[in-house]
Amino acid sequence: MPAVEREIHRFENFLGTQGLRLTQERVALVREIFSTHYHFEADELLLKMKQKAVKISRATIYRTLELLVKSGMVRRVHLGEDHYHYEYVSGNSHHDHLICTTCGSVIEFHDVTLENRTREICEKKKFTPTFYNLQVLGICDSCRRKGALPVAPDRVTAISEGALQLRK
Amino acid sequence: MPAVEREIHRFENFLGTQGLRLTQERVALVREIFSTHYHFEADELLLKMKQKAVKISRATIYRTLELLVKSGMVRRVHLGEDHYHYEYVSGNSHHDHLICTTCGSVIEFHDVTLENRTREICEKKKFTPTFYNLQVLGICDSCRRKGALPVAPDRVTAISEGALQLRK
DNA sequence: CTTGACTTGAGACTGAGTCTCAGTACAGAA
DNA sequence: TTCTGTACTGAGACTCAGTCTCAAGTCAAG
Repeated sequence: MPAVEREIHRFENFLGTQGLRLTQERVALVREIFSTHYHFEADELLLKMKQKAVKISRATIYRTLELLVKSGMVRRVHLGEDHYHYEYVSGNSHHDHLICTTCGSVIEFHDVTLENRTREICEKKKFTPTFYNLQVLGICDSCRRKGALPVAPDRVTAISEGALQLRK
Repeated sequence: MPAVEREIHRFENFLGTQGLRLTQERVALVREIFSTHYHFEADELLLKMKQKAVKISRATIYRTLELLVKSGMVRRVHLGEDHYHYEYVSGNSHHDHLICTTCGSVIEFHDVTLENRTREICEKKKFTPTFYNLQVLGICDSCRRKGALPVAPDRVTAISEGALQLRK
């Protein structure tokens, strides 16, 4: 799969600019992330690597994810649970999420109208935006056909999250 | 402050429908939440109560917050840190957030155009929305005047979160 | 080689949030 | 009043994602 190799290269370049090295572990993780998963969790990665009998510690996984986030190749997001999810950034295009509360599937979309309108609002409020993200919770088509009902309002809390990567 | 008393009443009604009681602790918490804070954290509440020499345990705080969320009077949100924030729901109107990455202040807004456009997108994707939320990270006017710079892109991760209140 | 900086795994640590359990409070029945 | 059942509470143990530390390993450059 040449695409994955390209990503490895991209990561290597990034590491180079930081005076860091592309190690076996890092290659293995990038390969895993970019060949299989789209949205994934740190623990999931840990498990997959264990299953493949590739020994990579939790610390290394978190460290590598941090590097990938820094490089812009991976994004850290919240998707309705109380821990982080990660998603790789294909092409680097911004996108938003429709999240099915029944099956957990995530539909991505990008909409220029929304983007422009958001920018207008920021201008009006004299706010200088650096990043925005919209999420919609609901029921996907296939779950709706199966008769899934929307979750009761009292079970839905706000879906907002500003997951800045806070550093000291 | 009559508004707070009204909220206490509202909570009492909700508790009644669930066969639950309005206790001293619950009154104290609702009073604290609705008279002082808008966005707050569980630990912050714990601290405030301790300062006021009102003994309320952490367990009770979390339990009461859960009830308040269930009742729809409080929402659980993520606002750029790795733990939950809460905000009380005034009037129950939907709103979105502009979050300053420098001073942490939160500007709220509501925009019908955004809402309608979001609905259109859902229709196109055959997605039945139950809840949506938009957040924008950036620099507020006052911080910008003080020369604050946007956080570097590699320090910003996605700000999305679907904080369903997952129950067994 | 040697040096020095980068890496790693193991495991300790942190901290928000949850759970358990024994004791308390209270409403309604007797 | 007393009794009884259920709700409620605090203390503290527990969980678990994520972070930190440290000793040992690796590698490039001199």
